[in-house]
Amino acid sequence: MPLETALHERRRPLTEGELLAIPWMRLLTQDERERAATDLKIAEADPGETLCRTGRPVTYWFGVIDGLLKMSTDNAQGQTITYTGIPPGGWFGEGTALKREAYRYNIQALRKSRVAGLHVDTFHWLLDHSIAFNRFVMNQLNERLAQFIAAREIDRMNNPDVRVARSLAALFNPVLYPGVGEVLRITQQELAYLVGLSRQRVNEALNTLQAQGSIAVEYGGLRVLDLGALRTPSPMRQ
DNA sequence: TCATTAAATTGTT
DNA sequence: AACAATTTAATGA
Repeated sequence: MPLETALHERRRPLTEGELLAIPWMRLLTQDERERAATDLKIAEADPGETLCRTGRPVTYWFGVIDGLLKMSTDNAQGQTITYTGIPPGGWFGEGTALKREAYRYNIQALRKSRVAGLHVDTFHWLLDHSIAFNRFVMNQLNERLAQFIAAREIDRMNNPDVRVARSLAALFNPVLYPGVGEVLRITQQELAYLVGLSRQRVNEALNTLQAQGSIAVEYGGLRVLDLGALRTPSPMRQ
């Protein structure tokens, strides 16, 4: 079932804790927060499920409560290009929501995820009423621009260890993904899909990074020990 | 709550 | 790609 449908069907309100975990919620006044909270809807997405597709009209501004999503497009040759992963705390689609255009990318769940949707009309209402919300969106756009510029650099690197490091640094971005925290819940298989390497190679890279002390590999997740080292990895031998 | 079993994830070739 | 080893989740008394 498409998420858009699922969102309409499940109108259950969010718990207090879930509301506070949403990064922009605490920036709003009581009135604004109540209005946003009433409109907000959550849905579960199963692995592989598509949440929104290129060309479909924008009805919601999406945020990840829990889980992991993948942003991608299919080019003319029919191959899929993955742009980025979206971990908990990440909100996306504000660019297209602003212009009320159609989605320019596909969003798929890499694993079972809980996703929140704010209706575009409410999104615009918040833009019209809250300066703090405007600041949040502006900051969000700016931060993502920086990330996509960094992504171009990552693409030109041939060293897999560095690629994995940089991709991880992006996922641990505290501004874009405040829900991640110290530990990123991601399997090595999921990371392999995002980075575009084999699981074996990702496994090898993770162990190298662990040996360097920038991360700790855990079962079903990764702990960041030195975000700076991930962003600018020291040159490696060979 | 604990022990057993199934499933998921990781490490290695 | 396949396999073994390890960790977690699920089940049921």
